[in-house]
Amino acid sequence: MSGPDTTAVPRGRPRDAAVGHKVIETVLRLIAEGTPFGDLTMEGIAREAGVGKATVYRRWAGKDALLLDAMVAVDNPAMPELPGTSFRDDLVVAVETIRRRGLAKRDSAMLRNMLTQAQNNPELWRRYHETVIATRRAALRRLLERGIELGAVRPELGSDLELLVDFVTGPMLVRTAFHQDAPLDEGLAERVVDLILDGIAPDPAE
Amino acid sequence: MSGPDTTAVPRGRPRDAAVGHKVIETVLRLIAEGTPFGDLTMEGIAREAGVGKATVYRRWAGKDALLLDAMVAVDNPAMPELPGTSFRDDLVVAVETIRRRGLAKRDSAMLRNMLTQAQNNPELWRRYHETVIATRRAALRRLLERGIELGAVRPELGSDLELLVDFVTGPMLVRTAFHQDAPLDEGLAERVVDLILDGIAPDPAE
DNA sequence: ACGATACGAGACACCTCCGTATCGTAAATC
DNA sequence: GATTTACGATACGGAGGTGTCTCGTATCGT
Repeated sequence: MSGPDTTAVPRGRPRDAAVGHKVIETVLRLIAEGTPFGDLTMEGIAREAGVGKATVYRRWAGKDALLLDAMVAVDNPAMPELPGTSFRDDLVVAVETIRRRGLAKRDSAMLRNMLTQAQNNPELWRRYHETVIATRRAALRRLLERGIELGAVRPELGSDLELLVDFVTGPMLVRTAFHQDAPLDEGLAERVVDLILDGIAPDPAE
Repeated sequence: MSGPDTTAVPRGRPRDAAVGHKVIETVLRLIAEGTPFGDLTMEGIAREAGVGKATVYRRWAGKDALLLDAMVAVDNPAMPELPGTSFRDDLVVAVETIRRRGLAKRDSAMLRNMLTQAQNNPELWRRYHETVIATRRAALRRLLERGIELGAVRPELGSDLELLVDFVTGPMLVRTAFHQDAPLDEGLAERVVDLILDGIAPDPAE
């Protein structure tokens, strides 16, 4: 049973993939430089990318569609392979990943813009949450569940894993997203992890 | 020595203070409803406030000046009197204050917008940081220092109070600012504080 | 070669905003 | 009552964005 050939043979000059990349790259650069979403214009993007405006509209119906593709194109530094040597080591890697994302201007600027746009553009936020945030949080949930199995995390905390994820990510996220002048030095992840593991109160057994 | 009367007698019809309030109120409402800074226009604000555009310009030189005043006008739910019954109780009040700010749309929306604008409008960010953020963090630093004195916080952590503030505020801030659908129920602050105090690792003495 | 499509450039009509100015009216001082 | 300023409404030119279209040129399949 042979249906109609959906992959119709394209006629005429094919689209130059490099042009599309160039546009996306320009959008990400502008965002990383601090341009808020609201200040981005199709005209400015085309100008900045050295591309005809019609060429941009040929690929994207409008700014929202373009931003959606730009959002997906941010190469989120994925969480690397966990060493697995200990729960603490794995947690350090996870927190260190957040630190590196904070240093990547593209990633953090995109996040800030999404937070601001969230109420105004729920669909964009939904896609961002689904594509980026949910994935990151799911990885952390798995890590924490493993920690409970290993006995490295108090088991009763497993009843609210979401809170646990907030607790683990919060400190480093606040550092990166909020006061952007705060130092993000090398050993930071380890210090944060030790706080997460042991808290700030003195050892009760002491 | 009598200098010139600086409080010159005003002539003509005096300005209506209610008009200024109405404009500020409108700005805060629009921001709380999710309008990003970039989408705010002097024209739209005047229209929405039912006020002549010239009247707005009579009071503020431009959008930045207006936003500056609007920012200051957000009634930040200040940290209430600390009970002082115990360090933990005080910490719960502090974290609870962050939760209540997160529930106040004006406050959280303003924060999100400031974060996005930070790179683009450093002066506005500086003022916001100075007026709002620095004050809040200073109060927390004092609380934590008192905790060290009381022996409720391990003294060696006092070497990096800023990190400690991030650690204490991070979890609740992430919850309020990031995924705005997360539950912010009543007992949340206490649970967060217990995590902050004891960490997630099992009691080593056990 | 030829038709089809893509490309950069730019023109186009339409819209909104900016910041100022001008109305008629209102509210204060002199 | 005369003068001065504030107020809402509205008009104004200028700037810049939107989305479409038309150029001349380039690059593909046939």
